[in-house]
Amino acid sequence: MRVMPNLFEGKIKESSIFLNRDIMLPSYTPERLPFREKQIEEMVSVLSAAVDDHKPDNLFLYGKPGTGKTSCTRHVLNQLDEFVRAKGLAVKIVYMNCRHYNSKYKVLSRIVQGLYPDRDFIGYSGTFIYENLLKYCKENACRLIIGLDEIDKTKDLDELIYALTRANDELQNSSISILGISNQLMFKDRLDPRTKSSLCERELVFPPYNAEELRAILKDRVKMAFKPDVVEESAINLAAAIAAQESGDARTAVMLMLRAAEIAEQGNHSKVTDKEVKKAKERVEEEIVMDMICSLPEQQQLVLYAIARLTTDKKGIKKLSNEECVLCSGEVYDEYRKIAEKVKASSVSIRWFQEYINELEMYGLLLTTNSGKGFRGHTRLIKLGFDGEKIRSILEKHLLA
DNA sequence: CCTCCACAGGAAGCGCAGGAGT
DNA sequence: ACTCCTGCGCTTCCTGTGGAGG
Repeated sequence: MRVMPNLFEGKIKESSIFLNRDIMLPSYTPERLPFREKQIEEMVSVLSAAVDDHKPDNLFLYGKPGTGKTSCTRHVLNQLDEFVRAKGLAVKIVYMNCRHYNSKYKVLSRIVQGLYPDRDFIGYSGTFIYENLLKYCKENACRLIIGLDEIDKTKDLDELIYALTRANDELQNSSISILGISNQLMFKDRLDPRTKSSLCERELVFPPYNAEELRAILKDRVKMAFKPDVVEESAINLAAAIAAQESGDARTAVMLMLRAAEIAEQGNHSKVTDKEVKKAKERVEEEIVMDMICSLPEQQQLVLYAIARLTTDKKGIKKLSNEECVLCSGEVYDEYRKIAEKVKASSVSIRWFQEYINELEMYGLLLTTNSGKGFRGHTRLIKLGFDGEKIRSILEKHLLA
């Protein structure tokens, strides 16, 4: 009997372009953080109080996504941890993301769990957990530093901050400091004024990167992740320029380059050039649009589908004087009703249909203008924002499934 | 000029779900 | 466990608007 080859045989492929693909993934924490020297220095100067056996001020970091907040924090906290371990200092560090630990109870449990790794705190009351937090600080006379990433995701943040800052009143040779990180500057205004002033004893802004900085960051990563001379200089420049224009976000730039590299690999090209970056950008944009369409409520999908059908079937299309092809909202509503009936879905009133049109326009999926001369009465002229065939085919799969 | 058309969009209110308060 | 409240999605009703057509 012939032995079948294992299914995974031949799946280990030597990449022709990557040295280490992981370096291009969002989870990678870079060791060097260029253009953030000032922020790192500031963080170190605040936290160094702990090394000196004083309470560090609470520190609040904010800036848009991909501006290096998390990477810098991780880096600084790692360094601090390494340092205090080597010197045998009583400094404890707990870091977590509040997207997962999104309530006072969950955050406190996570902290205490980190302090007592051998014990299990599942199921105990909030008070018991809080008591244990205080007990640990008192017994170990330690400086506790709590890093809370995406702190704005915590539901009862006022109470959490209050509990943590009030703990300091009961502690003498020990303390608790908070290092909060947020993407949203505005969220501070939703807080209780007392919470705000205690959380934001010290603040640090992470501004977006400009194109020049993104270029340097990307170049650095590319050097580590790819084989030499695989990525062309101009491709790096283009990816940096696109990311700078869109968001000033290093993550976008790196993701774009990763996509471009994957496109090159699929096409068996040994080089990543402008062409791949451009293609990657298009593909990313298309994916965003398609994801958006798929996550729309069913009724809005039906409305969009009606518009896509009329557009691709060239039914009911009016040509404007400037050659633009548009649809009138009344006809779209009729078509929508017909389609809804066909797929046995309910349909909404014309008033609500208008709101759907507004919403779809807000998402950029539609473009509308008010009718002027040449149209009876007062109607809205509707046009698709993206390719009709693509929208139609994706919605057909989605709605008829 | 008046009336009609074809719609936009405001206001009020309804039914329901989920959360807060007790 | 219970009620009460609130927000959401939606319908119904209404008023406004501006060109077309007689």
